[in-house]
Amino acid sequence: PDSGALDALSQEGLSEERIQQEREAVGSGGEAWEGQKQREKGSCRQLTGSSIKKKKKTKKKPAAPASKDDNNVVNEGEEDEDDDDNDEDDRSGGTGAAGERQREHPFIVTEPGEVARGKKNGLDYLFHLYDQCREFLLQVQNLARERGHKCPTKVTNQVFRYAKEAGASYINKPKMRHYVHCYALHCLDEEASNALRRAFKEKGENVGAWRQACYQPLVAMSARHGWDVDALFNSHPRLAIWYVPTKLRQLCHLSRSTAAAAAATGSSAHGLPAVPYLF
Amino acid sequence: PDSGALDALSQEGLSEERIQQEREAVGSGGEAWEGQKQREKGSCRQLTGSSIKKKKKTKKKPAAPASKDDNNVVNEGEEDEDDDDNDEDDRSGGTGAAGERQREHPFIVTEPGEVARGKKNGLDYLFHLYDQCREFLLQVQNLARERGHKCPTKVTNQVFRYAKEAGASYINKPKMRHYVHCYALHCLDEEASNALRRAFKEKGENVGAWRQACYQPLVAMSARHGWDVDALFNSHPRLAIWYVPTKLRQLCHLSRSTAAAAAATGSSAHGLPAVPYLF
DNA sequence: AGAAGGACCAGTGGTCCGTA
DNA sequence: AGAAGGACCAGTGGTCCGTA
Repeated sequence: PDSGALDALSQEGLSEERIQQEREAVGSGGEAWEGQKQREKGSCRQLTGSSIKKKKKTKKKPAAPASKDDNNVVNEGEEDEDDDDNDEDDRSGGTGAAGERQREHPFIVTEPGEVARGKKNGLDYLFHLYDQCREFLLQVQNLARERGHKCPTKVTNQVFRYAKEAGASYINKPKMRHYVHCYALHCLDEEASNALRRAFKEKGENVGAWRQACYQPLVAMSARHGWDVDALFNSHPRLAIWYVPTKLRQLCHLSRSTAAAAAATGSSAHGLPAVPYLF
Repeated sequence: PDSGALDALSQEGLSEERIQQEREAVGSGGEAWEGQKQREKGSCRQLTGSSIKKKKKTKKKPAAPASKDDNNVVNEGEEDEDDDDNDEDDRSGGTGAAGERQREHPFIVTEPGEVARGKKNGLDYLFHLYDQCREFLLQVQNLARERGHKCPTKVTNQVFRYAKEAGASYINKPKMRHYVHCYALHCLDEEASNALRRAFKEKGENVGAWRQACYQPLVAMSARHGWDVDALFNSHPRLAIWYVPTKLRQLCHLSRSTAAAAAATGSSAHGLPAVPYLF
């Protein structure tokens, strides 16, 4: 009694046509983000036509001798110069002509609203990437629901793959995972996040140092959530779609243990857990 | 600023001692379930001492010539006959002496409360296995929280591994996944589930036929949840820890499409979605 | 034949480390 | 040196199919 319609349905096999559909469903990526945050000039189009804004070509250095990685480079021959800006050199990512640079510019510590100069990207752009991933997740979720597939609640490999297929080649898993906790602070306490950015910029610290410094305020916040980082992440809708980074989870756990030990010894003189030597 | 305590913590390396702890943390399994459901005579002990009730030995057939599978057989030499029952032959699972039978008795369709006779297991026992898995999950969750690891919300491979380490060798993933939707019906509409069991027993149907028949009422229920099976599963706490089976998800999806098509054609004469030919 | 479950497999979460 | 990300790897979800 299980055959017929049911079995046919089990073999839905739409692997390839599906990818093409998806490819057409999403709009342009980081390229569109020229430093002017909040403009939202159409990044991440919703499930409509096939008008993907393709990257413009630039004339950067021809780079290393044609290596094995060259097949990573996007080189579809689409040209449209209808855009509002021709300043190639200080754009966020910048994909070049045939077989050229693929890496994004490194991040530098910028103040809120500040546009990074030179071949650098600023932190507003970094956080924008997280919002873009969220858009991609929403689209993946919509497709999954339409098709009766299981529906991801987090930014999974599938979402990163989808982003890449949609042309957002500047989004990748290692990068996004690396800075999740920085984005978390930005979501959960924008004031504190902004202050930290200003302080680290002023001190001339590099991105790595700023990134490290983002842990501490989050551990303190988790303490106020009973050291439950998962609950903390879930308390913010844009953050809840990201996996809690292992290191942050460990720090919160260690902080809890330490606070408990201190409380047992009676050595805690303050109201809030004081484990500053961890940082 | 990231070294010291933090790095030490990254290397927690407690892989082996951990397994031993876990092994001691859980009580006996299906063996304890002799047909008398609801007695709860101590199956699944909580995180206390090391008093695991080991299986008693029986004298079954020496089975096939020592094959490659023989290393699957539980043969720890522990003997304790302090139990309340010596009826070896109609117990639920029954693990034998050194290198003997390993498979559980097959299920038969039983009425609620009915004990299976002969080398068979009844459906109350089947559902009891799901409750046992839930206990194992709860223990895995507690351990994860204590250790600051990420905490599973579903019955994962880790939980099945834990159950096996705890001596519940009669629990395995393929079996549990196979009957999840039957358990779902039992949770969500015990009356309907009981009626179905009685009907299929009376008709002399086998387990496979009963299992197939469990889909339809669930699809109907999902329709009342807007065909959202995930929501349906999540509406019941004991069910929410189980992944929605692929086939049930597909059936609900197909049912929705069919109902939508029927509605568009105006061909639906009844209030509820009628796609009986699917079954 | 009907059924239980070992064992496999494609794709995951996680992040290292060769690269620029 | 500091940083971006290809690519690897252990363990996952899912279930087939050799077994009894």
